[in-house]
Amino acid sequence: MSEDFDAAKGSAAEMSIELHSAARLLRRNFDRRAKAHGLSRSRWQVLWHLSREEGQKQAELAERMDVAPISLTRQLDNLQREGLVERRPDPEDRRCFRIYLTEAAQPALELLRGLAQQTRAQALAGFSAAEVRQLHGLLARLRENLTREEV
Amino acid sequence: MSEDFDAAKGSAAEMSIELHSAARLLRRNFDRRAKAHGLSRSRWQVLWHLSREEGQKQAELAERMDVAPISLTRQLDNLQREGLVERRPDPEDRRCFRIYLTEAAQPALELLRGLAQQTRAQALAGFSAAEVRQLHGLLARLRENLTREEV
DNA sequence: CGACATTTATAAGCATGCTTATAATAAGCG
DNA sequence: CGCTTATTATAAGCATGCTTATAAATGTCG
Repeated sequence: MSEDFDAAKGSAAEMSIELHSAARLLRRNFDRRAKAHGLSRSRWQVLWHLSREEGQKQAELAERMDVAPISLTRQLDNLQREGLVERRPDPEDRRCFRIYLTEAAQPALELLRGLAQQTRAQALAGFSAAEVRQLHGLLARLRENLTREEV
Repeated sequence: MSEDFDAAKGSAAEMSIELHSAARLLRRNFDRRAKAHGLSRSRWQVLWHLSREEGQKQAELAERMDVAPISLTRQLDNLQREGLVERRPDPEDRRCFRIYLTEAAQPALELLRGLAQQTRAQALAGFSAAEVRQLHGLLARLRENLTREEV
């Protein structure tokens, strides 16, 4: 374990940079495709998360998106102004809203799912299904490690 | 190949989100550690890339960092103001500057290398050396795919 | 040489995310 | 009940990165 650790020790910086580079390139690629349609990756992520479960509170949704609640607020402001989402008051807690998709969001979601598919196809070109699963699993564990609060 | 592709098709969105989440968590984790010292991850990345090769032109450095040249400009402005880097005029091309680290950058680099090591240790806790290499390799291939211009 | 294109760095303005601070409501507890 | 604390959403302001536009220097080619 300590041996393994030392073995890869030199790549502390590389790993961080590699991951960030990959994320940045992914975002750029997707945004380039989405720009023509006026929707960005960040806003699409909100819709996508909502499509998995509507009616969440903003705080819950932010938690699942690994984003600060305030960051979500502005995205929702914009999406609501464009009629893609609704904020409905919670009947039991007057502090919070429940977030729902509107009908208008469905075509946008469909479109953006297609763009995501294209970006993914390019990003993972030449990857076997096993390798995709591997990457997915490794990233999930990495996230898990970083989500835990302990320093 | 088409079979492999279909096999993982459902995770087009998940993969993108997984990767971005991981990158964001990594940045947050590092920044939390670095905040006390007044240096952020982005600025440290500039120093780190420079430490591998000084005297690059801004355009070259930006290219290697997968960042737009203009994004680097502001980082260099700040780092220069704090005396961590120098812009020296290129004797053969009056358009460009060559970027160098100053003496003052060394302790900062040393410190930040340590912080990166801590973040990495937490992020990769429980990973074997083989898994770290795997992740590294997969990310490198992903970046390679996205760097190619073809749509 | 001289007009046009390319490259290098920068400026302006936008999008996104964060920290810190506020207001309203809810919950806990004497 | 009344006071204190926690939670929910938001506001203000900063950091970072991008697209598009500009200025200066260089390269290209008639």
